[in-house]
Amino acid sequence: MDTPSHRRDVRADLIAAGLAILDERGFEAMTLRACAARAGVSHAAPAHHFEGLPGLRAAIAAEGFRRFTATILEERRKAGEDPRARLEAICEGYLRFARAQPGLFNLVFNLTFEHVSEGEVEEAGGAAYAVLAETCAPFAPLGDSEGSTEAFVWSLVHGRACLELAGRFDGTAAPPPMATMLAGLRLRA
Amino acid sequence: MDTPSHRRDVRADLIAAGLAILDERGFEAMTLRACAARAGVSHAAPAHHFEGLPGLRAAIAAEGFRRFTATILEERRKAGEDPRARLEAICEGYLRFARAQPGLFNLVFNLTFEHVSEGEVEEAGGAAYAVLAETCAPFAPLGDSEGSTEAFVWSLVHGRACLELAGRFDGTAAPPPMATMLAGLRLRA
DNA sequence: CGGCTGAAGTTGACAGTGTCAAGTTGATGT
DNA sequence: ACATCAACTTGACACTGTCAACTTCAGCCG
Repeated sequence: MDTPSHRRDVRADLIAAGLAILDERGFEAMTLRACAARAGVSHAAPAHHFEGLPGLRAAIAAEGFRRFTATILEERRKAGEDPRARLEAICEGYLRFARAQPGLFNLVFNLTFEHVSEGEVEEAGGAAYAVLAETCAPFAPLGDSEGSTEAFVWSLVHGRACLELAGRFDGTAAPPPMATMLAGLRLRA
Repeated sequence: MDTPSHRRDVRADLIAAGLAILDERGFEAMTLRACAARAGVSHAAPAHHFEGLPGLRAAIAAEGFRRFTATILEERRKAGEDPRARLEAICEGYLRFARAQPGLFNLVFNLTFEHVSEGEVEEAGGAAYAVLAETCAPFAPLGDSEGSTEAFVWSLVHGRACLELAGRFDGTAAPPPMATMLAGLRLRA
């Protein structure tokens, strides 16, 4: 017997449903009605929790960001104390997250959320960015501007992930490992 | 009086319609029916030229790649003969293309085209990649593997473009200029 | 305890979408 | 003139997002 919908967290169930559908069937299959059906509610139930499909996507993106942040924190923890090893570890974690869950990855990193309050996404994104900034802190900035190292590393690993997911590296020389591409970074004096 | 549909190139008209809609109204507004209406044909006409919506998207992506290639060739030409200036010029052209036409940019670079023959997209993509590879040829490879420089540069500029378009740099330190991020590249001996 | 209120579901409808099937039209070849 | 074929058209169907109106249940107040 299904739990009556008023006795449970429908919002959380819809987000969980969206994550499952993204993982199993990809971005285009993640529709409002598919999420509602998977969560066991009517097609109009999401309207009470989200600002339409864009709102649901934003909520899923925020959750995805949180999961991503947990992933790269764990990778960094396992890498020990060497700053370069830690930075390489979060980059590898980034790539692994993208490969394991391409649909969620695109939702988290490549969609804009116009006309929707992005507070939750921005907050989750800020937490992920803080991890990156902390991990880059031991390195000298590029061109003497603060924040440049993390922008550089993030651009590099994100581009690497997107192009790979889209199959744009197919038929070209395989990109070198992240360690090689990061080799030019110098530690602070 | 409209040109009868049998007297003109419906395929090309549909692609042009798709490009216009992407530019004016964005990715989600670019539907089969919107393209057909804009091209002045019935909603089922595209089925005779493309393998459904994915096929139309792939054809538009191929055309977008060609336009992109023309853009960066022209930027490189204008930059003169200095290898570093030329590389920076195509990276700036990349960013400008992305900012000017985000919908087309995402279609060209970030979508996969499963279940659709990608020959045209791959061919067009190969031409763009060849320009990048030529422009990187004067630089020493990273970690001694051929093809590494262009993979590095492409990852960097593509990530930079995607994160900016998605608004993920908002609230963070602005990324440094491409010239700064590419400064670590060394010319071949 | 009964009534009221509000949150949060539901059902149903509508417009837009992608795709498919069947019919139509016009050009081409014999 | 007739047959054939390519390429369009019309119409239908299932799925989609969104909206409106209704229903249900929990909580509050008198």
